[in-house]
Amino acid sequence: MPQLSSGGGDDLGANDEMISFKDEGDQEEKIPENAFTEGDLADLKSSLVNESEINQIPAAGSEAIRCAQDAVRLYQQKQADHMEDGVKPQDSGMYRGSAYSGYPFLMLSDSYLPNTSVSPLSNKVPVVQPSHAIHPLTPLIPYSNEHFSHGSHSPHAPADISQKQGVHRPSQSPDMPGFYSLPTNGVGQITPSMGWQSQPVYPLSPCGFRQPYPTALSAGATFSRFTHPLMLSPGMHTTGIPHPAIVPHSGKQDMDHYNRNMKQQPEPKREKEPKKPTIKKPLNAFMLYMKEMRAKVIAECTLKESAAINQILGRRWHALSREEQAKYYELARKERQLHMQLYPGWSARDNYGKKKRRTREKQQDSSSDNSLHCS
DNA sequence: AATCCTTTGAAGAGA
DNA sequence: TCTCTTCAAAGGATT
Repeated sequence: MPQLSSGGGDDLGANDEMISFKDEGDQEEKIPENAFTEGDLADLKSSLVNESEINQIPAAGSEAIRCAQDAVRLYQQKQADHMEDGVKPQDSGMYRGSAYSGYPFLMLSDSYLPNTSVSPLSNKVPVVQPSHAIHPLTPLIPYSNEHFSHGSHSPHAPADISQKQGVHRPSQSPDMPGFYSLPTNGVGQITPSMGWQSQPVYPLSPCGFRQPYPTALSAGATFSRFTHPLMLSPGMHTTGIPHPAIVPHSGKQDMDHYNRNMKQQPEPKREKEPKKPTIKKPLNAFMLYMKEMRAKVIAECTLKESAAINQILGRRWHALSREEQAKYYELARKERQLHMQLYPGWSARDNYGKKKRRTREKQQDSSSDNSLHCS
C-alpha cells in the first residue's frame, strides 16, 4: 500500500494512501447479494474473448488478450472467492504480486497516445476533454493546438479560450500548485508535472470545454468583479465561471436540459427560477483513475458496460504500483483541497438523499434472504 | 424516465 | 473509535 505520505511529510491528506485495500474477502461478502454470477462472468469472459478474437486487429491483439485475461482472472477470482467464502482474505490488493503479476506493466501506458483511444464521450454528461486528449501518466504529451484544431473536435473547444486562461492566469497560489490550470497554448509552458495536472477530471462545463478550477479564485481573487451570485445560472461558480463540480439540481437530465439551453437558447428564459445547483463531491483517487483509464479499457476490450469495465479497472487499480497510485492519491488530495477552497461550507451530506436508491431496500431484502440461506 | 450495476475512496452519521 | 451508509463517474441493462 502506498505509504506515501504519512512518512513523506506532505500531508497527502487524509489517510487515503494509508488505507488498506479491502481484502478480497470484504468484496466476497457482497458477491452473493450482488449476484455477479458465474454465468454473468462466463458471459463476460466469453464475450471478451470472442470480441477480442473477432474484432481486434492484430496490433491490438495483445491488449485484447490482456483484457480478456482481466475478465478471466476476474472470473476465476470470483470463483475462488466463492470457494473461500470470505474466510481467507488474501494479501491486500496491490502487493499481491503473484496474483497480479501480469498487471504492473499494464499501467505503463506509453501506448496511451492522444489519438489511440476511442472517445468515451457521453452525450449525457459531456466530458470536456476526452481522456485521450492527454494522459496524466504521459506528461510528455502535452496539449497541443492539434487537439483543438483537429477537425473532429468540436469547434467550441477553442484554443483562444486556453489562451485567455493563459493570458490571465495569475501567479499560482502555493496551495494551488497549478494543478488545475488549463494548460496554455504553448507546449513549452507545460512542465511534465503540469501536463499530468492538467488532466481534466470534471465533466464538461456548459460552455463546451472543460473549465479548469479558477485559479484566480483560489488565490483569493476579488469576487466583486464578477457577476453577482444571484444572477448566476446553475453550473456557474460565483465567479461566473462554470464549474464542473456544479451541476443542476437533479442531475444528468437537468444537465442535458441545461446544455441544450446553453446551445440553443443563448439567452435562457428568465422565467425559470434558478435552482440551487448541486455541488458534486470531489473525485477520489480511484474515480480519477477510472476517468482516466476508462477509455483505454473500452478501446481494449470493446466493452462499454460500465459495471464490467469498473470491475476490470478495480483489478488494475490494485495492480498499480505504489508510485502510480500515488499520483492519483495526490491528485485526489488536491482535488479535495481545491474543492474545499472553492466551496468552504459544502459538505458531502448536502448531496445525501438526492439520489433515490432502491439498492438499500434491495440489500435489505437480499440480506434477509441471505439470513434465510445462512445457517 | 428512473434506477441498477460495479468499482474504490472520502466523508458523514450513529452506536 | 468503529461500523455502516451515501455519493462520486460511467454507460449499458433493467424496471
